[in-house]
Amino acid sequence: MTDRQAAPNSRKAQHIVNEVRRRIIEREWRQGDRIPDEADLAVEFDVARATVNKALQLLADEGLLDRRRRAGTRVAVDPVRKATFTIAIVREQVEQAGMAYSYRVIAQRRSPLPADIAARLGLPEGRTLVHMRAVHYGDGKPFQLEDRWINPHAAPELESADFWHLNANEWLVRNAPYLRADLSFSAENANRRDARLLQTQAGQALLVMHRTTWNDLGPITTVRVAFQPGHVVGAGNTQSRG
Amino acid sequence: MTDRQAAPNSRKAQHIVNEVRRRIIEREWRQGDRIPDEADLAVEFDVARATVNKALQLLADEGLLDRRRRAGTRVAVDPVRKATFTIAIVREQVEQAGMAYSYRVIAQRRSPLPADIAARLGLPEGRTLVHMRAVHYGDGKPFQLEDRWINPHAAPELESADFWHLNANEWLVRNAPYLRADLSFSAENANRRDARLLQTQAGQALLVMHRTTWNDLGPITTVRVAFQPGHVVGAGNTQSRG
DNA sequence: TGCGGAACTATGTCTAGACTAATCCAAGTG
DNA sequence: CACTTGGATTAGTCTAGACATAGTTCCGCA
Repeated sequence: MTDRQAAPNSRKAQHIVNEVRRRIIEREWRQGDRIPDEADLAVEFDVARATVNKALQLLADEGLLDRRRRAGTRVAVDPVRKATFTIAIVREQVEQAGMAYSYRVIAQRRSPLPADIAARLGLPEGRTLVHMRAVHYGDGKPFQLEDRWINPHAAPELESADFWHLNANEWLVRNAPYLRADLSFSAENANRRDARLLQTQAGQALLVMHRTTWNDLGPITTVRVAFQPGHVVGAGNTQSRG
Repeated sequence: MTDRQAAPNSRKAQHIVNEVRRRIIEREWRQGDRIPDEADLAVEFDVARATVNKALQLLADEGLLDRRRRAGTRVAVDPVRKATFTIAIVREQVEQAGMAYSYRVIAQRRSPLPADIAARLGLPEGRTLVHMRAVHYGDGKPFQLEDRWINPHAAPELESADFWHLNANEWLVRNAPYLRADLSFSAENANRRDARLLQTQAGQALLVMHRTTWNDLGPITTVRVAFQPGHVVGAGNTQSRG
């Protein structure tokens, strides 16, 4: 009964992860220290080496450990600060905040690519793509402003889609799986249009997100999202599975 | 000879990851479709089930697949958009840009916690912590401004008497391992002090990062980093090991 | 008809053993 | 002394088989 091994089967790897993390946090193993090799730990925890391997790989992915063949595993000197964050679908985000979601397309037309957007997409300037601007609202108040370019060549079914009535955001998520994505954040002073559409004043600092996706046929879409003033995006810990 | 299995041993799981991803991108398997179960795929790829399991778990972590016991694996309807970004150490970031790094501590002293910071840390308002402000420079130009609060109680092994004389940065290095971290981005108009220290004008939109870390003893530190105007932080794809 | 439980099935996790591959290290060579 | 070569060590990956667990489905009973 004193034996509260907690998880007799299932979850041994997680137990090892926790225990190793504890030893690092509590300085039993200090930064730069070599830790016992997989075989030793397997004996200590009474598990198969593969289980130890799984646990340590997870910690290495998190940046807590440095692993090298022959050299062994050591506690990372500069624990890399990683964070993962998930981009929620706007509607869910708004509804989760208990607000009523609505969406308005401001403009949609085919236009030649300006230079800066062309550079993002890696397409020649002047090429004609679909350009649309839309605002997402929560309880009638502007939540975010979206300025998007879509490349129909990368999404064949797109020609038939009518973004005046469909939410482009959601259509793309569901119908255009991507292979690679670029994402970045920056801050910009609201220009006149931003200010008007977000119902704020020109000059207001806005958090801006740029996102571009590609599949095997080329760039799919690039979007500039300007959030309402004061918006905060948060990222969680670097926890994968577990 | 037509057999260009590429990776005869080592890397079979990765091969499966790539192949499954390809089938999804090319719509062989569409959103919501049930895909063959692990046993079948193991036969198809001529590997052990554990190998298929590893591959599919990775894709599920990325959000491309939804897996449930008994119900099987299906292509996610709303591929979750995840991104991981790594916060580089400032010095490395600056030097990688080919600039000379320097660093100046503007102020370091003990101060009572203001309400907003106390809330971040989960400590009572008015508690005395170490407060420091510093600027990081690249080639003499301000790169980022750092406003940090440090909780010495999170480092038990340090005599509190010693602590007050320690360089705060050094202290942080010694206390790097943390259990949990919070990270967020927002945009703020530069106030007078921001503007002065970053050599820009008040009102300029600044990208601001807040970061707080905890270990088992409580909050370690919280920091507000204001980046130079125009700074962009980028996040990579959701690729784990590969 | 409705409900509880039994049977089933696909994934989750682990094991013991094998082989591979990256390195570090030391010994030998020019 | 620098360079090459071979051996030893440690992580990386895979396999075949086993059992655990969570859902689904369906059947019998009230």
